[in-house]
Amino acid sequence: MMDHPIEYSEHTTEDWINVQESLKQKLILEDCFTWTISSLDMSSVENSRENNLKFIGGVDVSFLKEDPSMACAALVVVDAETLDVVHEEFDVVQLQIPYVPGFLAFREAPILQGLLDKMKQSANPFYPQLLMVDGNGLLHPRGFGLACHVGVLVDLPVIGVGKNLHHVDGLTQSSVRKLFEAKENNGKDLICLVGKSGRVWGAAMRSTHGSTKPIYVSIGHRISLDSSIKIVKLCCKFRIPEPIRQADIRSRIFIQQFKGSSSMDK
DNA sequence: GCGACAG
DNA sequence: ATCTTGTCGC
Repeated sequence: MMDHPIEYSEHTTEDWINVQESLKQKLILEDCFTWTISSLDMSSVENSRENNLKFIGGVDVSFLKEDPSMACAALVVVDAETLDVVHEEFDVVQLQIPYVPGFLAFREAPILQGLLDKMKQSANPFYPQLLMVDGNGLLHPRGFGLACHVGVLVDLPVIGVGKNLHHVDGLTQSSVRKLFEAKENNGKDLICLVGKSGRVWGAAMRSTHGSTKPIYVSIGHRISLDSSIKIVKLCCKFRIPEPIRQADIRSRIFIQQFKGSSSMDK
């Protein structure tokens, strides 16, 4: 009777894989949007300004050290040109699902989807045209990380940005580091992540001048890797692109204040 | 068998 | 993810 202690998680993991494979059928790996990027299309004609990308969303989730199941999700929207925050949205909930490598979306996607839905259903004028997610997209054991998962659920163009590499297809932090140091890549700040299978999983990017530690960019949904890279570069005042950085900062502040206020009114 | 393993 | 202050440098 004690011989199958992980039976439950084996079954849910199996189910989760099926869900990932199913949602993956809807994944779009090319540019699929109507807007343009003003900073790049200098050849624009008169009427192109209203078609420019205006609002970029960023999402992140923070936790309480005292209770790691308490999570605060933040969705911030920044002006694509100035990178100023024009809108913020929060939600604090108890997460029941644990973090399992390769299955992050089952823990974080529901609360993120909720924030997007809230803005959409209220017809908020700042509803983002593009979303940046704190986590990988294609760069994932089954090619369907959090950024893909959220992208399919909310049907928005999404870019995945990881702060650490999820080792896949022979790619490791040290192999990436070696590539950056290799002289054939003399001083490049962008390296294509090609696995031993030959598949392209994303790109490692030194997003600011002084930075040694790269960020990992991959397709989430409805956008190509090339476009993803261009947009991420436009958003990097610091190592972490501004939409995600602001979501990270603000979600931490929010959950701290939530902690304080909820214990005060006891 | 052992280690690795986004957040 | 989170624990954590000051500190070294541009």
